[in-house]
Amino acid sequence: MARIVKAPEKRRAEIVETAERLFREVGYANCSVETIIREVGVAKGTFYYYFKSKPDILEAIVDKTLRQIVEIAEGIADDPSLTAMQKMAALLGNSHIGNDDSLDVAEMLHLPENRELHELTNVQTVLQLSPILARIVEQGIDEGVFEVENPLETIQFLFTGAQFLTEGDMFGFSRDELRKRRLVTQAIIEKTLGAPPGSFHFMNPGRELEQRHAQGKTQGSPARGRAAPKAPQP
Amino acid sequence: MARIVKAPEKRRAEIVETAERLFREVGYANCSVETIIREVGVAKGTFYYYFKSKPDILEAIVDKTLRQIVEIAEGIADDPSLTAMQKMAALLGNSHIGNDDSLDVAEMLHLPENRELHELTNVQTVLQLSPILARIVEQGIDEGVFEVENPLETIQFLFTGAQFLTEGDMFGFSRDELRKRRLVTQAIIEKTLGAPPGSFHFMNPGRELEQRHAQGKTQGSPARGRAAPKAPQP
DNA sequence: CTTGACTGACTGCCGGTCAGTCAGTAATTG
DNA sequence: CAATTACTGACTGACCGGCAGTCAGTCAAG
Repeated sequence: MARIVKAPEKRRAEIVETAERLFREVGYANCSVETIIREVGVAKGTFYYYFKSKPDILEAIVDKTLRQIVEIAEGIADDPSLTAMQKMAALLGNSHIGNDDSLDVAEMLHLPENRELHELTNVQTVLQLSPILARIVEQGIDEGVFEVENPLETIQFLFTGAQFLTEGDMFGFSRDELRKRRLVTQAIIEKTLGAPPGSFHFMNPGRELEQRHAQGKTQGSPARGRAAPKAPQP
Repeated sequence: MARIVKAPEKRRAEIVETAERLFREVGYANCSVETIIREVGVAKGTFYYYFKSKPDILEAIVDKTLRQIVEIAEGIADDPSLTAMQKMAALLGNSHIGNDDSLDVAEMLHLPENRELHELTNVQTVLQLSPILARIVEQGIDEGVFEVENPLETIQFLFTGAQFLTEGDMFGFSRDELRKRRLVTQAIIEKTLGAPPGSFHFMNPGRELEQRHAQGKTQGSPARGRAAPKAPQP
């Protein structure tokens, strides 16, 4: 094949971007290294010249995505003109009017096949965003809107619950089940952070009025996927 | 090889048990179907006679484990002689004196390689145990020790946070970081369920005294694993 | 004789390796 | 300055070992 030499950063970026697209289109496990290099137009060896393994490029993709998110988050967290609540709204609100960047987190293709991508992203999101949110919480304590003992650990817990329960499709909830869980998540966050009830309404846009009406016992879906056959298939 | 015919249930159980042991010893991904059948002493075809795929047997293992846990949990939940708090202690307490069965959940080998096993187990544990815990919470509400709006969804959130944050080694926390997070988890649960502070002390045995001293800002570990190389390896 | 448990050679794919090739560039020389 | 050489780091692709999954066929038991 024609031998085309490019600047290493270009090549690397090329491969990462293609891989990211393909992973989201067909899933991580369903996308072989072969597929990636065919699409980029390089040899197998080139891939392994830039990445030490297939999981390695997955990590690179997650890192890249998270670097963008963390940057945005830090910009908001460091803004001295905003109150803690305003910062929370900016970071956790679903309504990013002009700024589509942070939507990427939620917008990841919800292929069930993308367990690997989702899990890694979830873990890293919690780990890297929590310190930033914790600082905002501390500002909120100073401002008198929050009251918590251990901001970092508390945020980590809340973030983990929210992220794994309602993002990434791990539990296979229906749209309605998700809606309800997001509502309850909001209530728990407010209670735990000692914030006024309803103050995190931005997490569930357009639902400010029904905060207290979310009663009744919805059943969670039972085990997802096909039931394990108890007897051998004849 | 000698052809030995066994009762299907026996065979199936044999394969499941061997696979379970091997998965815990060497990890799911590192254990090929070859390894399993060699250990059991059957042919490849026999494996695929009982299970349609490798993920399928993983699901069977998780199902089996969870059936045991759910059974125990239901036994406790249905016991009319216990208060809600006693049931909570029995289910969530780490001190299972004579009964080693439920230890299995926590005792799963903490191989980092066992992501697949851990994730599936975590999800199913939350999904299947939450309804049972929710019933206990409702009993607790009647008894006046709890106060919550949406027991099921609340429990699911709390359970998810606790399970994913502190079990399964996903975040790579150190022993100390884990200890602290378990303490905070306890506090959050109490606050969220409207239970008296310290009433869930059984979650952190031997630490009843330091409930309020867990101050100071521990840093979470940064991104786990090797840093993604920004430049190619020369 | 029928059925259902069981066999194991075989297929196809995939992640990963490596010895070697080639492009671009710096150093050397006429 | 142009031509030649030496060098290095980007790049290649045939190849390897291993693995999940298939299937035509064998055998035991009722």
